Amino acid sequence: MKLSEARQQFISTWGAMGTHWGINRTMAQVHALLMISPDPLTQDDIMAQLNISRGNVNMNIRDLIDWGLVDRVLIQGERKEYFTAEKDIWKVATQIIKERKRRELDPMMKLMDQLSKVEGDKKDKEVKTFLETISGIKKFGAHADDMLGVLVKSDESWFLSTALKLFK
Amino acid sequence: MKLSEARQQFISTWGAMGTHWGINRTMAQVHALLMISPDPLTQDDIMAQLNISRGNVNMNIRDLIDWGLVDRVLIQGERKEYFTAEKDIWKVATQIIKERKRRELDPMMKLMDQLSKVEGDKKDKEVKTFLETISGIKKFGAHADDMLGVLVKSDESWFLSTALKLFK
DNA sequence: ATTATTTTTCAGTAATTATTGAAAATTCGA
DNA sequence: TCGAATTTTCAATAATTACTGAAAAATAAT
Repeated sequence: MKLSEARQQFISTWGAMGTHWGINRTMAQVHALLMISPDPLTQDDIMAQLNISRGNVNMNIRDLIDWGLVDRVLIQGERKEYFTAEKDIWKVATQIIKERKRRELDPMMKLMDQLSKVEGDKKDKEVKTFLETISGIKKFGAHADDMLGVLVKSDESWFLSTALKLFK
Repeated sequence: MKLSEARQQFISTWGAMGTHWGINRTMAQVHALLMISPDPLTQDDIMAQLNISRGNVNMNIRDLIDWGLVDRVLIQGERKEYFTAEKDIWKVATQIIKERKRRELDPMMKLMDQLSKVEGDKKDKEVKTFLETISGIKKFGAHADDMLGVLVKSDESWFLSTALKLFK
């Protein structure tokens, strides 16, 4: 398999994977492209390589920067902005986990706290089942929060060696 | 807050959360409804409670069954089918992890194996960066696979107590 | 075997989400 | 300060994804 073909395959699959994870296809493709690009790229490079419009590149790059997955790079004596992606997949993963926790887990847990204040007789099975579900989610969320916190703070080699020693 | 209002809130938020995770809103809502319902429901119950069509209920229920999150229940002397969801959130989570691993991680790793056979000079920086990215993903995937395997096989109390002891 | 009930399918349509491209804003060199 | 280069915005449109509802298929009671 030729490099150009392999790159296409990778970009396209990474994009499809994104859609299964609530990430838009193009954003995942831009990320994929930057991950396999040795040097930083401009918006025009990305437009050309992925065949997408300037506006599209711009918006998705901005989102990727918000997610902390892509950085602007200033190149000496160049007017244009260049972009580059973190290539260490462990860092990519922990960054995504950190963001998703902040954007999704934290607000969800806040809501669960509110919902657990629902009024009504706890002997009523409707109320009981509701409260049990909410409380299960709260407990689960608290544990997940703890574990993800440690995961994100630790570095790869420590985490994997310790965890795997334990789990094997 | 009244139970009816809290239920609505929960269903709606669980649905919105689904969309952030590549799950369609309605499927997540049906799941939410079943989780907080003490007794099994029929397709008509779900249609009524979520205001959606029969076809929609049918398709999403089927998907939920495929994911192993919902079961058909036969009720003595009833013609209609009833449906119920697993209410233990730990089991829900491990089931989802198991399925996503099978559907997404496994095929992705198979592809990485293929892509790592790309031809070309490893001194070429395009080739080099590509191969490094692929190999990073492969290593990461293998570790994730091991850990998720243990997570799924273990039961909640064992996993959480062991993991938290280690990580705190 | 006939009929009533229930489930499933799927073509058509609706709703949502993503993309374009051109205009506006910004940036920076001269 | 002006003007060219570059980035950003966003209304219009395209593409995708989800939903409906009625017809077909399946199921089971009589």
